[in-house]
Order: sequence, then C-alpha cells, then structure tokens
Amino acid sequence: MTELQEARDRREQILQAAVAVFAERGYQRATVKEIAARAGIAPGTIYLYFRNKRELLLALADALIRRAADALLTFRSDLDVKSHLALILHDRLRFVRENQGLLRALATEIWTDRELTAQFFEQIILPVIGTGSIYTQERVARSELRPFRAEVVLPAVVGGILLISVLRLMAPDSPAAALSEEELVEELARLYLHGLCSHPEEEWDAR
Amino acid sequence: MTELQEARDRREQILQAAVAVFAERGYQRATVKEIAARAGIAPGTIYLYFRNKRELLLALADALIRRAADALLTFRSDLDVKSHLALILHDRLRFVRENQGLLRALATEIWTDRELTAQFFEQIILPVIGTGSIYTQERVARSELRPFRAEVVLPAVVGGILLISVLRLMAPDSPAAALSEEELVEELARLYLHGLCSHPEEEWDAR
Amino acid sequence: MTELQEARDRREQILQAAVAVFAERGYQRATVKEIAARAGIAPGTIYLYFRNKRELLLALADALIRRAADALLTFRSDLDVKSHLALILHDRLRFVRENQGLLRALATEIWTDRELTAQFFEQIILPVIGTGSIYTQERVARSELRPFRAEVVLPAVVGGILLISVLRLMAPDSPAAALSEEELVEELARLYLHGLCSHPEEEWDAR
Amino acid sequence: MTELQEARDRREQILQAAVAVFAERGYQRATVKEIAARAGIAPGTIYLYFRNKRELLLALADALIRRAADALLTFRSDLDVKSHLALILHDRLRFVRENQGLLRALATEIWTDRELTAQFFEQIILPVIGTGSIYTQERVARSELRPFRAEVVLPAVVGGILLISVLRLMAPDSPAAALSEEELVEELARLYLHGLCSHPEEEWDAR
DNA sequence: GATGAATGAGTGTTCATTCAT
DNA sequence: CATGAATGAACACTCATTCAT
Repeated sequence: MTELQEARDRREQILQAAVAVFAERGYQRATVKEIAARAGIAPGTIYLYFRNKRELLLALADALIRRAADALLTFRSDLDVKSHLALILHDRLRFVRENQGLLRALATEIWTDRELTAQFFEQIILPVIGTGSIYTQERVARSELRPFRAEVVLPAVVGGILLISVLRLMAPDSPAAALSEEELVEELARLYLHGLCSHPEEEWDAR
Repeated sequence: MTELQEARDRREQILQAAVAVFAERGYQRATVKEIAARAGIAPGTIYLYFRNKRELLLALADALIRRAADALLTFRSDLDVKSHLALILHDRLRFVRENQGLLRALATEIWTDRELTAQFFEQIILPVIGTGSIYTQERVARSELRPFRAEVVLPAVVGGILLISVLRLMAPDSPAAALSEEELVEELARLYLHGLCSHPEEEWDAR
Repeated sequence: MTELQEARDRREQILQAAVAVFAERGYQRATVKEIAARAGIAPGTIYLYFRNKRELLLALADALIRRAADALLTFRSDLDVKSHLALILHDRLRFVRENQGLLRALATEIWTDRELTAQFFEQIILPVIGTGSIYTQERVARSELRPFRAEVVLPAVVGGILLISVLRLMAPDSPAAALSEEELVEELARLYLHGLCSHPEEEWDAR
Repeated sequence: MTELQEARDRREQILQAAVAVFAERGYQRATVKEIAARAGIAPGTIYLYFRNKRELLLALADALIRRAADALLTFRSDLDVKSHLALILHDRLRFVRENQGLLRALATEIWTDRELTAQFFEQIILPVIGTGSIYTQERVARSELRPFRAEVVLPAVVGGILLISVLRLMAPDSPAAALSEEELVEELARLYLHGLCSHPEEEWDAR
C-alpha cells in the first residue's frame, strides 16, 4: 500500500513538473530533461512511470478531464435562475483560473494531435454542453427560461468564459482584466439572461 | 514590375505552403523541408524570402492581422439592430471559416511565443473589441441597445463565435455542427439581444 | 573520484580527437561528426562536454597557453650564456615540435577570430617576450650580454624559431630540415650571440 | 586589346575584393556573395573569371609570389654591409606591410591546403632564402661577413621579420609596435651583424 | 558577357530515449 | 528502483555553384 502510494506520489510529482514546463514552454519546446530537473529526479526515471513524453501530455489531459467531470456535478435547483447562473459562471471562471497551467499545456497541442483533439472535445466540451443542456431543460420546463437551442447557447457561453479568461490571464492590461470577478459575472449574467435590447418599460435591474 | 510581381508571387506561394503545413502539423512539427516540398521549391529558396522559420510564422500573423483589420470596417447604421447583429455574426463566422488554416497555424504558438501573444491580443482581439465598442455605443445612444460593459460583452460574443466555429470545424459530429449557419446566427442573435429569460408578456420573436 | 576522472578522460579524449582533426583539416573544414568518429563516440556526446564546436577550439587554446606557461619557468643562471641560450633554443624547438598539432589547429583561426587573436598574443607571445626580457636583463646587468631592446630581439628570436620549425615540419625537403637539431641550435646560438660580421682578430668559436 | 584589358581589369577588381574579404573573414568564412558585392558585381560573374572559390585563393597566392619575386632583385653590392642589411630589412618590412591583406588571406589556408603549402614554401620562402644565400655568399667571399649556414640564418631572419610584423599589425599595444621602423631596423641590424654578446674592447656602434 | 534566383548537399546542434551501473 | 551518460536521428540553416534569361 505504501509502495503504491509512493509510486502514485512520484507519478504526481512528475506530472506537476510537466504541467509547469509545458505551460511555460509549450509541449514541443519542453524538454524531458527540464521536467526531470523541475521534479528533482533523473530524466531516465520519468520513463519508469510514463512510456514517453507524449504519455505525459495524455496523462495531463486525463487529469483535466477528471477535474472537469468533478466540476460538472453542481446542480442546484433550489436557487433562482440568476443566482444559479452566477454560481455556475463563478465556478467556470474559477475552474479556468485554477487549471490555467493545464489548459495552456494542452492548448499548444490540441490543434494538431488528433487523439488529443478528440479527447478534449468529446470528453470535456461536449459533456459540459450535454450536462448543461439537461440542467437548463429543467428550468425551461419550469418556464424559468425560454426554450432555446442548447447546442448553440451552451458553447456560446463557454466560449465567452474562455476568451474572457484568456484575456484576463494573458493580457492583464486589457480592460476585461480590470473588473472584479463579481462585476464580470454580474454583467455576463445580465447578457445571457436578458440580452442587449433596451427594455424601457421594465427596470430589469430592479427586479 | 514583373520581377517585383514574381517575387511577391513566390513569397505568397511559400506562405500558402507554410499555412497548410503549420495548420496540419503545428509550427514546431512542421519542417522547412516539407513546406518547401509543398511549395514545389528547394528548402534553400525559402531563405531567400524569409530570414528563418519563425519569420514565416510572423508573416502569417501579419497577414491575419491585415485581414482582420479589413474585416472590421463594416459599419452599417442603416440596418435595424437585429439585422446588423446577424450580419456581423455571419461575417465573423465566415472570417473564422476562411482563415481556418491561418488560425490553426497560429493557435499552436500563440500560447508560448511572447511576441506572437502580444501581436495577437493587441492587434486582433483588442481592436475587434474596441471597434465593436464604438459601434455599439452608437446604438446605445440611439436607445436601440441598453447600456452595457463593452469590455465584457464583446469578448463574450467573440469567444462564443470562436468556440462554436472551432466545434463545427474540429468536431463535425457535434450537434453544433448540424445546424445551418442561418439557424446558428438566428439563435445567437436571439441570445445576445434578448437573453434566455422567459418573457411571457412580450412575444419577442414576433418582434 | 572515479567519475570525475572518467569525465576528465572523456573530455581529454575528445580534445585529442579535435586536435587531430583541426590540425589536418583546419578548424572550419573539420566536422563535429569526424571529431566524434575519431574519438570513437557519437556526435551528440561532444555536446555533453563542450557547449559548441568553438568551445573545443578555445579549450585547445587554453591547453596551449597552460603548456606554454609551464615551459617558461626555465631560469638557469648557473649556466654560461651560450649553454643557456642553447638550452632555451632546444627547449623552444621541442615545444613547437611537441605541440605541432595544437599550433596548426590554432593557426587556421588565429587570424580571423578576435578572441583567439587576443588570447594568443596576450597570453602566449607577450609573456614569452616578457619573461625572456626579465631573464636577459639579468645577464645584461652582469655584463654577460650587451644592452639591447628586448621588445625587438625577443620576437626576432621567437619568430626565427617558429619559421625554422615550420619549415622543418612542413617542407621536409628544404635544406633547413636536413640539419640535426644540434647543428641547428649551434648555428642559431652563434647568430644571436655574435652576429654575422667577420671578426678576424678574435676566434670566437675557439673561446 | 581593349576587350582583353577590360577582362584583365574585371579579374583584378574581383581579386581585390577577394583579398579584402579573405583578409577580414578568412578564406572559409568569406562568401562568394560578399566578394561579389564588394566588387560591385553579381555572384555569377565571378565564375566567368574563376573556376571556383578556391581558384580565387590560388590566384591570390600567385599574385603574392609574383610580387615577392619582384622584390627579390635588389642586389646592391655598392653599399657597405650594414647599410645594405638595413635596406633589405626595410624592404621586407615594407613588403609585409603592403601585402598584409594578401598574407592574412593566405595565412588561414596555408596550413591545411597541400597545394597552397607547397606553393608558399617552394615559391616564396625557399627562393627568398636561396636568393639571400647567393647574395650573402658574395659578401662572405669578400670577407665582409663570416661564413655561416644560410639555410639556418636566412629563415631565422625572415621569421624574425614576420613575427615582428605580425605583432606590430595585430597587437598594436605591444611594445614591439611602439618603435619607429627606423629604430626597429637599427636594432635588428645590430642583432644580426654583431649578436648580443658584450664586446667591451670594441665600441661596435662607433665603427 | 552579365545576372541573380534557385538549388540541395552538408553542417552544427538538440533532445527523446535507452541501458549499463 | 533510480540514475545520467551516451546515443543518433532529425532539423534549421548556409552557401558554392549553376543556368535560364
């Protein structure tokens, strides 16, 4: 048991180093030597736990998938729509923030590595949309939301969160980075719930 | 004149080959040899037109920036809000579709190449947001749109378009890829103009 | 200790191969591949011990400098002038002979590599002259030698030794190569001590 | 005739550019392109006058040989020994100074190019020694000089001149570079005619 | 003759991976 | 288990030389 635990720890230690180096240099520029150095071990040791460099990346993708899956299970039908949406937005923003390194590490290879592309979309993006659909349909059924095409709206919301997060992380001078997360979520919730049209007759904000 | 034209053509020919190979393999995996082969020339010839492999990438980034700038100038204050938004959405979706290769080529390096990161955000994303802001504020002034934080909403819209485009291009089996562009734009316009809340009293769709 | 020794040996082994190849082909024509082959190792291994090809050359220059410095310390004020000069000439001839490869290796690059030029003159030629000066001035003080400009005479002597050595090594058919080293030193000592003028009155050789 | 003259001029123009570039960069680092640029012509043109890059070097060696031969013919039996030696030393120092570029250009390749080595020694160094011998033997016959081994003394003198020249040209801070040529020749003549031994009884300088 | 764009063989260097210790 | 020295295939880039114009 302790041995297995130790092996797990060693694996974890290597993966953490890999995240750091991949995030900094990108997958291709990252060298096994540097990952080993950052993990405080010899390069050869990595090959006792992973078949090759690419397996490191796939393991990281796996880790991201597992975390994303964990984060999906936050159904809260007890809250009103707006509070719930805000909760979800906060949650997703936090997810991106906390898995920044992992996301950057994968971002360099997702576009050209077929297996990774498939994994990323099938096991992260589509489940997010799918789960989101199920939940939102419930609200629709209760007439708290109007009927809509989840396959369009969900990616639109996720994409928005992603780009805003990227902007805030990679261009800290951009105006999008100046807002507090509170204000950001407020504005997004308003957008996604009420849109941009002017509604003179109803002070929506006062609701 | 013909000489200059020939040189320009040769440059263009190389860049096109580079886009193709970068998009397929990613910047790092792409070899100068393959780019040359795809362009039907010898590897050495590339170095008569570009200082090194990286200059190819930067030239492509430049090309993208120039195209993005061209695409920005579509002010149409004569249209009603919804038609105009639909026009813009169509336009952006087309831009991503048409510059797919270029975007994929850059996507692998944007995250780790500082100069590229800066260029991409400062010369593409921020101007898109900036120009969008100017236009939308005009509509706000005319009370056609409610006041909103452009620095949040614009990235949210752009991010939505990007992720939906990516999904449609890279995961053609996903439900988001099943819709016609017409339906897609319709749904997005609805989302961004009116949000998801149910408004029993006003038949928004009836306009 | 053994490890350090092994590393030192490996370095030495590479340097020896480098001397051989540089001497044969000159620095520029020498390929890392050939140096590796001559050392019986893979090309990549060289880069575990030297940053690049040029570092090989600089390491060789260092080696020569160290050897030259060691060879400088032969003060022998117990000998009479002629014997001492003969000793020094023998010593310098031997130095050139023994470091032939090293000298040829450097000879190709000294003329165009600023750092190497500086090193060679400042750390070899000038110290040789400087040390020679100190020693000879002592003899002058004892009236065993007449006063003279060391900055002219020392380079003249060193240059003479160099060219004669080069002739003997590179043009073995030349008359200068036909003499025994004994005869050579004898003739040089006579030249540098008594000059070429005829001195009928004094049988200098009979001394 | 004019055509032939033009061709000769063009050849000369190329060779001058080659001397400059070879002297600056060394033969190997020099590029045909840069030589062409310095000559104000296109790279291809060089190949109308020379078979390849190496022929440029050989042509330069030829030029040096021709100049050295011209410089050899200065017999002056009308002068006294000291004046004549001084004249020769001045002449040789000037030769090195004036052909500095040419000598540097060749210096990088002489050591590894067999044909060049042979040419240099057989057609320059050995003739210099040979011609010198003939002349000096005449002085010996007239008892103005003592008998000596020309094959040792001549290279010794030439080598001395070469190293001093090199020092003066490449290490302008060295003490050897501080003297006027007049003083330099004076000191060398003294060395080669009278040696370094002290001769208290005869004020040689007063002679 | 003159050009200079094109060539492509050849180089230094990197780095994932192996394996003897 | 762990090491890290050694490997060698692969790559970006250079440049002497050619040849169509």
